Amino acid sequence: MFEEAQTSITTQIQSYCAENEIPLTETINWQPIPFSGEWGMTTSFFQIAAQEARSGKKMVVPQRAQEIAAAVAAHLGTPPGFTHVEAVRGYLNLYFDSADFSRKIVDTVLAQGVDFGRGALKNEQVMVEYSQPNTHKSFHVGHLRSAILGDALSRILDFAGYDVIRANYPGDMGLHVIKWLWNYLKFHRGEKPEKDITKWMGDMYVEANRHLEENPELEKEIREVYARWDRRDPEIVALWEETRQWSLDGFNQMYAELDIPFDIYYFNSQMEEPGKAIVKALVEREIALDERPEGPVLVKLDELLGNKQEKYRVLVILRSDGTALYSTEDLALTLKKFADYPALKRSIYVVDVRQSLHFTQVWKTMEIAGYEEPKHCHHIPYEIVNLPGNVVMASREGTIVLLEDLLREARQRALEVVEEKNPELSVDTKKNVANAVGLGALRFPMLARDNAKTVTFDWESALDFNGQAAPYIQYAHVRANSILRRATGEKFSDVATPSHELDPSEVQLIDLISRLPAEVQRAADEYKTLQITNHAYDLAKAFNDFYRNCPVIQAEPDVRNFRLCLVDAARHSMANMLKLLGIQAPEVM
RNA sequence: GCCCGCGUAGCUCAAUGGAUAGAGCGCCUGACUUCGAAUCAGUAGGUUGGGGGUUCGAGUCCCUCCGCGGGCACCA
Repeated sequence: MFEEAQTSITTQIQSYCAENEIPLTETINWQPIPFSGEWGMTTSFFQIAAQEARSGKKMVVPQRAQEIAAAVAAHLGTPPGFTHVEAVRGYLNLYFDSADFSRKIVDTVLAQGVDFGRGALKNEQVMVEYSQPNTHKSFHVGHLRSAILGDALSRILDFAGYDVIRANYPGDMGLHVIKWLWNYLKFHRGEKPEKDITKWMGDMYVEANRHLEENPELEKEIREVYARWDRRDPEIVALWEETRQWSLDGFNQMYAELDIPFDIYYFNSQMEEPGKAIVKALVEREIALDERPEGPVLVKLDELLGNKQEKYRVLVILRSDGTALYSTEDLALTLKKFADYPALKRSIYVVDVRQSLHFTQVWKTMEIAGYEEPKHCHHIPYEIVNLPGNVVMASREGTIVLLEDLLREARQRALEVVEEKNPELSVDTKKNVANAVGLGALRFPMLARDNAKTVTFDWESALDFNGQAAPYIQYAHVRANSILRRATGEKFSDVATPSHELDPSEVQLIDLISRLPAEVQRAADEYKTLQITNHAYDLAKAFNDFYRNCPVIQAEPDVRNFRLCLVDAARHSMANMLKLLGIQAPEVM
């Protein structure tokens, strides 16, 4: 937020170094000053000193760094906008005029409101594909991570200034669907789900697998159903269309509850034929090997690339019976996205880490075939959600926690807490608060964790609203709201330069607010929601610290006015961060 | 066997190659006649899995070993 000051000082340092024959580094990197309790920016001279040392001069690097820092400090004096400058252990620290900059930041936040932190338009279209639920199966907590992560990344990219297309890619065809249809035709013909559609669909899938395990010779019948699907047998197609819709209805209900939207849906089934066409072309060009009917169609990647050591291995792109695989469909989908959106610059896949090799293989195959699209495709891998004891959630094993159950429990638990903490709220309000808190508590732990770290689900911590969790941030927001409510009708939006000496907690809070826009950009650049959860928590913590140390309503008029503005700025900051996470910021709780 | 990821306080996790590795939970001790105690203050807890290396500086980068998880020809 203080680019001008940084640029100006940077220029001065560079010219000073040039005049005194001190070698320059390419850029001067500014950071906040740690441990100071004050507010400023810092840079170090170790690199420059090390460069001198390498050029032959004899010196002790840290000592020389301190010499340069001191010389630069003396040269700079105290530039406008700063209160003092110091050279410490090789670092040059410049302290801002706190009052001046406080005013500037608070002013900016109040002027921008809900848009505070929004990045400049990048004129770059980005597609984020996430969720990819399988129809004819249950939707469990493991599936939730992709949905929540993809949703939050979409919000962050949008806020950072990108034009985001949200895509879903349900698995509506494949071996699992065929098994389901077979089981339905054989044992449940004519039945319809009454309620809990997704659970019912999942139970039917588990049953299908059980029948197959008990009688492996039934595999033949499965192949038969697949063949009927492949020649588009009307009965199979009609049944598939109807039952598929049951699943999709169930998913839509959950997406609505979770406030997770999509702009476009792609389906496995739509990619079968275009995928097969690509396979055919790959065979004709001798990139793929057609071993049918004895074997499948495959691409020997390492052989094609001349790799001595196995790296890309072999990718099977069509079954020996000619039916499509996930890989067949992904070949087509890669192209389809760019065909649908000609302005698309990046295509992002939020898919779990176990599929890393798969995407590498698909895109490498397409690169060999000369396609440009894979260069703009990025897999954002995330680790899966396990149950305690490192138990993988698997529909077939029945080792799952259903999303429906989790949603219900979280809301119920949140409602109990609201009843206890704030019994005088209206029934409707309590319900809304329980919803905001319950859902927020589910989202936060999935986002407040590096993508590469496994999430272990257990009921106790999932329903724990204490500590580093969404309710902590929501509560800080409620407190800010509460103060502002007491000042309704007062005009406090004109930020004056604070006349009082700022409390360290005020400096800290303002500092964190000022960093918000940069955090958004970094989260977008690195595809890391963790940046946002960390910063949101730090903001809330700083606000609580401020809340304890700095009276607002009872302060003298000037101080009161500034602090009311600061509270409002903090409220906006916290609300904006929560919004990026898809977590509601209630007025009361 | 080959490839990828992870290993930080008792537990769950943070930490642009920078100054003193931080939070939460749990334990113990305190704070509501004071803007909302879903809060806050304090105590205790670390050879960042082991060993080398690069660097002025390594939890972070490189090598190696150990442990855990995952992926490797017709599941998605």
